[in-house]
Amino acid sequence: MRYSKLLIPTLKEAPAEAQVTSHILLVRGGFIRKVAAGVYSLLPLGMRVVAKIQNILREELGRSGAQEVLLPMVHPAELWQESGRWQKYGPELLRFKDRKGADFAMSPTAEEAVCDLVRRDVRSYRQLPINLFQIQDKFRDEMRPRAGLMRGREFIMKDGYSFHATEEDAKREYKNMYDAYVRIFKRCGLDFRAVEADTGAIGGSLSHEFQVLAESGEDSIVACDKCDYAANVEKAELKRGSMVDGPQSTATGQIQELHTPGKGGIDVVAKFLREDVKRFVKTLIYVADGKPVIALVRGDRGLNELKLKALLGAETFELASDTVVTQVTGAAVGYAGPQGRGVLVYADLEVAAIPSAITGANKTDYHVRGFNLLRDVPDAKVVDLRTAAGGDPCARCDGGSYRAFRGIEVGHVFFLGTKYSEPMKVNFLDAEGKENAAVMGCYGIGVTRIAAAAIEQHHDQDGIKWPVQLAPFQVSIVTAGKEPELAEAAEKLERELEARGVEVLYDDRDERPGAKFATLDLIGLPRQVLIGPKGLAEGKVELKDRRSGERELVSLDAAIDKLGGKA
RNA sequence: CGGGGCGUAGCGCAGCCUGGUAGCGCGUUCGGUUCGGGACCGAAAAGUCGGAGGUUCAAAUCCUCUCGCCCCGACCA
Repeated sequence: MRYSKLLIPTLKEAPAEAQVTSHILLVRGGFIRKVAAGVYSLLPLGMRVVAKIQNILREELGRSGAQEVLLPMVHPAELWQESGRWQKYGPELLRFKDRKGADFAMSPTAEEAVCDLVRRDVRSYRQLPINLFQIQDKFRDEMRPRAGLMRGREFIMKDGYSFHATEEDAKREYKNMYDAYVRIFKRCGLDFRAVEADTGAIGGSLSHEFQVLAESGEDSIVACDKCDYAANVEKAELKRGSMVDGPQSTATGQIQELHTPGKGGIDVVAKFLREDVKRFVKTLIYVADGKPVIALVRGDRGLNELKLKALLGAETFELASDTVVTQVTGAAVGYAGPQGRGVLVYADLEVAAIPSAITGANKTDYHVRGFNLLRDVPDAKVVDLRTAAGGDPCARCDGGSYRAFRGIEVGHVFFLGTKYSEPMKVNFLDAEGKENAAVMGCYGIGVTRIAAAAIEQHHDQDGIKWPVQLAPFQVSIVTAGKEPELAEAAEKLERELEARGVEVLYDDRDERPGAKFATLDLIGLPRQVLIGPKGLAEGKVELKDRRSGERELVSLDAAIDKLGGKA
């Protein structure tokens, strides 16, 4: 393929709106262009990368026995009303009316649609199990799309759904998909971890996320350095034992007020008072089913909202608004304390272990020193509330401890049970002639997000360093000079490699060599062939590996063999 | 949705405070020179200054409203 025939609008400067590496490089390299917030067009190079990912998905899923279908993107409201999600899903579900005024939604996920498909035609356990997947544009009206393809509103997703006669069989398939996902992400050249995860709004009881390790990731995960336990921090367990029965301190001093004008927030106050944040008690106010609740964690810790939510058994659960906080504490935000508020108080185990803590005074511009949980809030419920962090002992083994990572979620597998099949009446007759709801699993992969994640892991100052399997072309050819022999050699190489099934991009632009080198490094093709007059005089061309930077001089025929052999 | 920031040529930005001829770099077009790591010289095309309203003799600039975009948080998965 000739460079001059493709639309590859590269940019020297990064667009102002892009902050994240993958976003900048995708735009600069001419892979994508923005159309609206979180909505992008894929240009030829971007489309090629996506096609590579899709091919890997199709091959591996096919190998695992899943069948490809294509469900509609536009779903009638009735389907979502049937599952109850028309009410539950919230504004992230883009809704609209057709000309007759009937309600529809753009599909953010397709449990309803696939259930509707399967229930019509699957009647017997003899037709099960069945595993259907599709690769399709999805739309989620995110409050805050960001970082290009990492978190768009419209994005390409592979979503799969399996139906089973028994729970055992669904779990068998879960494992089957899990294994397929491992193969897929390996083939994509990604450094990833499968982690235990919360099941969130989709529901169900068993779930793993596939997280690509990258600093720019939105998720926090912990992984044991000794055993293979790894989990999203939302889900990560803390080791039972030490803290549960741990030290409950007795008070060592009286409460005394501290004047901390304009110093809201733990870090600011800690700095102001020159005290360790570990001696602080963080007071968080939540609203659970309409009633305020106070949650306490140590100053340096995060609250695991899922733990508290589960503990309360609350339907709705959210961080209180500033107005509610002010109401509850009688002070400005930043000065909340747990004392004497007549509100249910849940304290983390670690909070009970601090003999003399610093916390908010429930009085604007004041904190208190000498706070002791057991003395000062005797009816507080002391429980495990905090988020796991790096350095914590592993909950699943002896002697291991957690290491913390940032991750980009590129895949997610769920065991769903009958959460959707029951309300959607996906029923079948079993061997005894009894009607049962099918047991389901669902499996997602963010196709466009994989492209972004791959760049986050593989780039340098000059641009992208695509893993061969995802690269839009495997080989690029550049000539340095105007001599006709150079172009002849380049064309021969192009012809020979393409005949061997290698995807080649021959940069035939009338540009200076430096400009061509720079763009090819930017778009990140893994192998470059540089044909220059000096080398060619001796019948040699230069091979450059984009990822390692290694170069070698070989004959034209050797180049053909070398690059053509591993297509 | 809360907080912060930005909308001026395809892209990156200056001009706005202190109202008066719309400017720079990159890119693009034409001509010439150059040719192994984003060349140089010369000429040129290209902008409803996000939109609406207001103040004013006069608005990119001041005021009001509005739309869009980015970042942090919350939300979501």
